[in-house]
Amino acid sequence: MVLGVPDEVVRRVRAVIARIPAGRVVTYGDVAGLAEAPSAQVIGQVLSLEGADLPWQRVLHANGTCSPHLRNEQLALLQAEGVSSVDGKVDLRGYRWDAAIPAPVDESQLGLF
DNA sequence: GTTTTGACGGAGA
DNA sequence: TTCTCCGCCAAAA
Repeated sequence: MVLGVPDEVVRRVRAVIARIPAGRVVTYGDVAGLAEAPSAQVIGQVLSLEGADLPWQRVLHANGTCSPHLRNEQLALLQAEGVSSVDGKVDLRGYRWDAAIPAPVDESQLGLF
């Protein structure tokens, strides 16, 4: 294994990320929780080493921002998917994806809270 | 075996 | 609300 986490966990992480629908985003912490990873940092390592073939652009920080070196690509790809980003920050309130929701949710429901 | 670094998160100022 | 500092897990030097 390339990482310190079991292959199964890495596989699960990849599966979770691959499952993120276009136009939605998740945080590293969310992926870590869904994939049962030890921490959110390992997600970054997984993406760095074996995330080339994954929609890594849909994974961002808990505060809605992204890392400096990826900022350009991230924003460009997300914008192409319909995710509005303001000043390098994505509105998690409206674009955060829940694994329990298989189908897209009406945007009108997102603003209820 | 210890220190540094990284695609992070959360609390505090 | 934004910026900073500390804690976290694992890899590389």
